[in-house]
Amino acid sequence: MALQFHNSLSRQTEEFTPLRPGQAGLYTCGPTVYNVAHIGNFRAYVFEDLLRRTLKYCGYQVTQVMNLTDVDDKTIRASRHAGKSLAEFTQQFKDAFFADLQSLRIEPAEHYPAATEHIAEMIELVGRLLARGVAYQAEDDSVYFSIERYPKYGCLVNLDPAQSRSSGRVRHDEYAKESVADFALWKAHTAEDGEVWWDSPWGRGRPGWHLECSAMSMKYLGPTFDIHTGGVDNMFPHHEDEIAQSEAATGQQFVRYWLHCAHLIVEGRKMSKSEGNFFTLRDLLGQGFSGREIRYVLLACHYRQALNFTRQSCLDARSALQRIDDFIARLRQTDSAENRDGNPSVEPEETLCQRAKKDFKEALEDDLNIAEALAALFNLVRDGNRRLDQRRMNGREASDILSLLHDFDSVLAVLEADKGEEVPAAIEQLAQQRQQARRDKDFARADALRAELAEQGWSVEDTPDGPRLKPSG
RNA sequence: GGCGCGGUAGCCAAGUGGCAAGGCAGAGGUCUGCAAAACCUUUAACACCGGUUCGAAUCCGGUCCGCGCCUCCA
Repeated sequence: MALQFHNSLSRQTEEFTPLRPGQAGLYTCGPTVYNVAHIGNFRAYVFEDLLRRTLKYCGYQVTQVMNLTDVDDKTIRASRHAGKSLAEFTQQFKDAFFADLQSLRIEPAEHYPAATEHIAEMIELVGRLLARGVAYQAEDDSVYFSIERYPKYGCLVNLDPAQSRSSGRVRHDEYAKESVADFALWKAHTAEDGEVWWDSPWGRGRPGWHLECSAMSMKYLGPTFDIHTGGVDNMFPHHEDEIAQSEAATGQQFVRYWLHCAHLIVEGRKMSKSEGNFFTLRDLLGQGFSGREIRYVLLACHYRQALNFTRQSCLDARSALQRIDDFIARLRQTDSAENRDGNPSVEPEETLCQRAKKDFKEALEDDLNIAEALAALFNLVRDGNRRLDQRRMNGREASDILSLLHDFDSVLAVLEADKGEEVPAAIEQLAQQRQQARRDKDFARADALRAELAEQGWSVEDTPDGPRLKPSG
């Protein structure tokens, strides 16, 4: 089966054929660095990570670009409020963002261009749009893109202005524009911008928000590239405007496949600060959830489906991961055992592994059908456990399954425990003392040691393979 | 009002014309100094009403319910 994606542009699932064979150019809308990103933001970044890893899994060489929006209304307003320079203010949130990406095991992109470092490219793009006659400088000195002079406007979201109703978000201070629908390419400097401005042929000012994505994506990926992603809320106006200004400037198709992920809601309601259901990744880590548990929750829901993020879903993820962890531990035990060549299974494990791998890959190729991919993984876990129970697996077979799980994990990145989940040496020692007491049939001492472990926040479980320690609570 | 998405077991969630995946929770069993865990097995579902078809969760029409967007929110 060939790799296929649901293209927002055509609203159909299409086979993915890259511009250059074997290579995939990917532009993923990144954060506006005016605060710490919330869990809804990370839903999008985890989706993009799954996309990136799937492309690589399917043999593509990926060039991913993720922008950092470090100049816009919000960053300027917030930095002035904080009494810091724009650069100093945004830096802390850039740092926080990259730390969070690491917690969620999101693979780094090839490029993280910041808007403030690409002002020249944006100015150049505005110049081309003016030269082409689709932009104009208004009385307020700002430069706007004219929707009227670009007939193709609206190809992504299919909006009929006559039928539209204002959502109340339209700003009423933009009288300078020829038409309400026109959007800013270059915003003339105002008092509220403070120290933030750059010189341009149209005077001091700063770039409009949409412009950075066009300028930077084309710089790193070329005038036409394969895939552009973002949240559904970015389809309009952001992506619509990107298409307009990019294609008007180059006369070429901008993006070939648009992929948009649905929103995340929390406990069934839209996440918002006023509802009190607003979470950052740090909040969740502080509640005792690990990065990979959160990653699993964000990953396990198909990207075009609204994700209902709940405390229960985090606990479910923990249990599901525990099931895989336990299976891996059993396989390692078998792999390291002496029966490397003994006890062959009745049927060759090739069948088991081959089927799992085929199901897993085909699921991902089908527009990132993660639910099917995880089903393939869990079927392997169940079938493998059954064989282990029946003593129908030798070390070589266990080793093959471990390799396959490792292969799956190049896409999922949830199978290895986080560092914080490791057991401290002192706790390990107590558990071993208890194990010795059990061997000596000194159960009173064993129970006392168990109580002591509990006091230190660890529970101990006696499995056929020896004691297992888990943080309690 | 316009554009779009969705309603599958207690919960989450695949499947889009032919015996309804998977995860969590529940139940039974195995194992076990005790406890717990783990593993195996297993219960249970297609919003409603019509239509097309040999056959519909899947296609078509309608109804009800929920959600998103409609100018700078992933």
